[in-house]
Parts: sequence; C-alpha cells; structure tokens
Amino acid sequence: MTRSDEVTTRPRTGRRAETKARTREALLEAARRVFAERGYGPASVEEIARTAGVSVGSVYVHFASKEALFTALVEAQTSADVTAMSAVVHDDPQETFAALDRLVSDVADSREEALLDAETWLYAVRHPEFADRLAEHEMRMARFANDRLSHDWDAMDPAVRSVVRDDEFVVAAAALFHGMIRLRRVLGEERVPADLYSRVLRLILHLPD
Amino acid sequence: MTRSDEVTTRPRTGRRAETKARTREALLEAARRVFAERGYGPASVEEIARTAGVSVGSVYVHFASKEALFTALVEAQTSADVTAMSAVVHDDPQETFAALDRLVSDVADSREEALLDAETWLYAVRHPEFADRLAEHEMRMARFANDRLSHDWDAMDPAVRSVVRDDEFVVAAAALFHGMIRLRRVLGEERVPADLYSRVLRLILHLPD
DNA sequence: TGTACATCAGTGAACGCGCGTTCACTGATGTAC
DNA sequence: TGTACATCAGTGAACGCGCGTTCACTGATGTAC
Repeated sequence: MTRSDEVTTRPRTGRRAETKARTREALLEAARRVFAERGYGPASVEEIARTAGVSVGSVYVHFASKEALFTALVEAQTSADVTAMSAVVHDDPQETFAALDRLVSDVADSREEALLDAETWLYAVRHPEFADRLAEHEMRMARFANDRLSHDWDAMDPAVRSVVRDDEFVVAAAALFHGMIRLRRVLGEERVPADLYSRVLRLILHLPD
Repeated sequence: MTRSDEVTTRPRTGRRAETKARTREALLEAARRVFAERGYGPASVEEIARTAGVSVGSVYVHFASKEALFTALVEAQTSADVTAMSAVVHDDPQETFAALDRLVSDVADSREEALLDAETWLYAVRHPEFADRLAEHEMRMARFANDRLSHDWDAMDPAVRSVVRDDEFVVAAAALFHGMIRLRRVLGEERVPADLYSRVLRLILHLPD
C-alpha cells in the first residue's frame, strides 16, 4: 500500500492534469475544424492554437509537431469511427440498413467529417508508413461488418455467393459507402438520396424490399 | 479574302506560337505531377516551373496565378475523362464490363490520377464556385453512361427497376467506381480486385455471369 | 495550517525559411519596306 | 534577299508575407516540512 493509495479526498488527477487534458481536447477539436477546412498543408498551427484559445507554444507542449497533431487527430477519429460502426449493427436487418443510410447522410452532410475523411486518405497515400495504419483501420471496420454478416451469408442466395465472397461483398459495400459520400457532397442530396445506399445493397444481395 | 489566307507555304502558326504552346503543355504536365504528389496547397510554383524546365516567371506568362494553373489542369483532365469514358462503351455488354474493370485498375494504379482525383474533389468542396463545374462534369459522365444504358433499361428485371431508377443506378455505379479506386489504393489489388467492380454491377442489375 | 521551494502548462516574441507574385530585362522571332 | 525596328515568350533577382518551431519567461499548482 503506497502513499498515493492513501490519498482519498484529494482528486486522483490534480487541477493541473485536468486543465492539461482539457487543453489537449480543445486542440484536437480545433485541429479537426482547421485541418478539415484548410487541408493539412495550408492549415496553420497558429490558427489551430487561436481556435483552441491557447498560444502557439502550447501546441508544442502537447504535440511534437504539426504532423504529430494530425496523426493524433486521425487516431481519435478512428476510435470515433469504430463507435459509430458499433451503433449501426442491429439484430433486425431492416434497422441495420436504416442505420447505414443514416450514417451515409451524417458523414456526407457533415462538411468536416467528409473533408477530413478525404484529407486522411490523401495523407495516407502520400505517406506510406501511415497508409498501413489506414489500411488496418479500414480492414478492422470491414471485418467488424463481416462478422455480423457471416451468420447470414450461408443462407444467402447461391446466385450471389457464387459471384462474390463475403469479404469481397464487405469491400464493395465500403467502396459504395465512400463513393456515395463523395458524390452526395458534389451532386446534392436530391441526386444522391441516402437510402439509395441500402436499396443498392439489397439489390447486390438479391434481398426483397 | 484577307492577306493571311494567301500565306500558304509558311506554317499557320509561327515558331513563336509553336514553342509557346509546347511550354504551356509542359507546364500543365508538370503541374499534374506536382499537384498530385504534393497537393494543391504545398505544391510550389517554383517546383512546377523547374519540372517543366522553365523559369518561374514563365508560368505567369501562361497562367494568371497558381489557382488558374490548377483549374486549367482540371479542365484538361475533364476532357481526358470524357475521352476515357467514350472508350469504355461497347455494343457488347461483356466488353463494356471488361473495359470498366480496366478503367478501375488504370485509375487506381496510376498514383497521379488517383491523387489528382481526390485533390480535385477537395478543391471543389472548399471552393463552391468550382464545385458547380465538378458537379456538371460528374453529371455529364453519368448521363453519358445513362444514354447508353437506357435502351436496355426497359428490358431490365422489374425487381431491379422497381427499386432504383436508371439515373439512380448510374449514380450508384459512379459511387462504386470512386469508392473502389479509393479502397484499392489503400488495401491493395488482392483485396480489391478490379473485376469486383463488374461482378457487383451485374449483381445489382440481376444479370447472369 | 503555513511557508518555502519545485514543477511544469502555458506564453508570445523571435528565428530562419520558403512561398506566390512582380518586373525590368534579354534575345529570338516576326514584320515592314 | 537584306536591313531596321517591333513584338513578346521567357528570365531570375527581389519583394513582402506567413509559415513551423524554439525558448526564455511567467505564474498557478503541487510538494516537503
């Protein structure tokens, strides 16, 4: 039993640690907004600091460099993606499809998320060492969907199963997801209705309704 | 009949105009490479000029600004896209599907084209006045495909036609196209085989083989 | 509890640097006679 | 054909500016006694 264990009334994290964590969060939130709006290159550390309400020097207390701030942001976004993905899956397929459509419109209609998504992809293609992390994340998301799907896959129409494997379907579904977000941003929600996503998925799977 | 019409032996465009046109082409080609590799913001006019083998000042003889150079490049790419699209359509659907798969692998496997594609989208989302031009281009490409398709659409399985309209199918096909290019760059060609595109399209359309 | 000292999150001016754009200049090409 | 002048594509040094990062400093919080 060490001395720190005996401290009970005092909060485990002192005021200093609390405010430090708050500042870090504020910086990540500001980075999300500025990186999305300007892009990685043109985004300035000064604007991120100003948006977070702190000085430039403070950024370097929390992150080693502008690049480290960006990758920390992507890491945080990755966790958020997994959370969003978990919320999509339901026992009832109808609800799952509806949740997927909602995810399409949520991401596409959030300027910030759509931009950051593209910015992350570009950064990954330009920085091979980072590409592996994005690939791993993309595969984790796909496998997550695949696990839920595999129970039903054996019962799927053989006309479908003979053309694509279950892991290929998941990749195609992810591709359609990314592509619809991209097009919806450019063409508008009339030409790219969110429920088109689930309607096409059902056509691919030869499911009714 | 003006004097210029009487000049027959002399080339219509003198040496000066010829070399100027060559320089312009060299600048556009260099811009394609540098904008793709670095992104619009971080790409420097100096590097573009150096890549093209001319001085910085020369860039401003041909283009009013870095931005004008970028939009001219996108304009040129737009024409190239239309040409590529024309080459895809065949009378035999089998050949059309095969050509589409080839287009997927061509664009995805060309680092430059894939990057420029994403860079253009980002620029459009960040510059609303430019977004209209990209939307128009995207719609022209879609309509182009739609015109070829509409002859067959009436003969399509009613189970398909009752779920998506022909213009919605074209949007979905375009979305799948963009998404597959994106994923293929990150996940590799083993996990995103090019022919997955046509296989999924056939599943959507409930076509055999 | 009170006091003296240590820690460290946060500050902001200063740095060296690379950027987009300009402009006076050069010289090959074009034109007039 | 030859000559004198005009045009203009291309040059590159110079400009003003904003960038990422550093670092000596501040003062609130934490610790020892």
